[in-house]
Amino acid sequence: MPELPEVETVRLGLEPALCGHRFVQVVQRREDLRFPLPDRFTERLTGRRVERLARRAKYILIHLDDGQVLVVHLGMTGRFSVARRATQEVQLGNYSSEHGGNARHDHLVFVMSGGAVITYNDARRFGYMLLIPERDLAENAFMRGLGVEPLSAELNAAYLARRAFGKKIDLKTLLTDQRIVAGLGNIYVCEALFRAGLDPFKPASRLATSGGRPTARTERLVGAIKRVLGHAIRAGGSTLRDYKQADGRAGAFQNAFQIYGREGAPCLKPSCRGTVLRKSQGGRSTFYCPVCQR
DNA sequence: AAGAACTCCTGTTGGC
DNA sequence: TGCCAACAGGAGTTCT
Repeated sequence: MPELPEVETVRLGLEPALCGHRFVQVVQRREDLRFPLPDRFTERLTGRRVERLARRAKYILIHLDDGQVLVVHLGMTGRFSVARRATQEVQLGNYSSEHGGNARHDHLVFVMSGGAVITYNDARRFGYMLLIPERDLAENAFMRGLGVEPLSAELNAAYLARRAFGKKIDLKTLLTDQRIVAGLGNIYVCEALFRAGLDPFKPASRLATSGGRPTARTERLVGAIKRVLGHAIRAGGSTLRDYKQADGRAGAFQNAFQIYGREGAPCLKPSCRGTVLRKSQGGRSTFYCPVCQR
């Protein structure tokens, strides 16, 4: 799925199409994505005006004028594409030429008062949408347990040391756990660990001293996480296979990967002679340099 | 109760 | 070319 930088890029792409505009028409092509879509979904959205778009972890939060929030998670393959209403007829007949996806996976279409036609396509349907009152957001089952935002001041070495203290799980598993740091996924954890020179397979407890205090490597890791996410957002995210920005353009950060997807290639650390390895960890690929990640 | 394994679904890729 | 297995950016649920 889109990780935090991709979700943030999608949010930014949707903003001009949605903000200040009303849902004129909502077409729902199936009952469920990963979970059933909200009851009376199209009725409840139609006529509502979008006040603002926010993001929490990998969720896009679309705040409506009736106090409800449309919460969207893109799963692995969810994507939005934005077109103008003038092209709607063409679109309805031939989406695939518009966004490169298969039209059979166009599950929702939102027609906005400002003229935008927004299509949600999701081949694997791991994505989901909720429509809940804003006041219930914090206690919602999906939001409740989320950890800190990695780009906020809440992610710092002291926090990470505290959460890692005594944990036997490996470093990479800790970082992809949304309850600890919310928004990281496989790619950016690989990248951050490489940049910080840390071994993904070592126990998470190494981020804390015996007294639960942060160490130099904890500081390094926090810095690497923030830098890699910031850089990726500025590049418009990474495009591997499914992810696209809302305007259909590819992101550019995949060109800045230093470790992800580079199995067999030489390590990019200036003085390192290592070769990038790929190992399965928790059922997904971890890319790392066994020489400089210790 | 932490941690591992399994699960949802479809598409793409690489090996033979 | 065809077929099949492995893999894909997530994460909730179930198990041990």
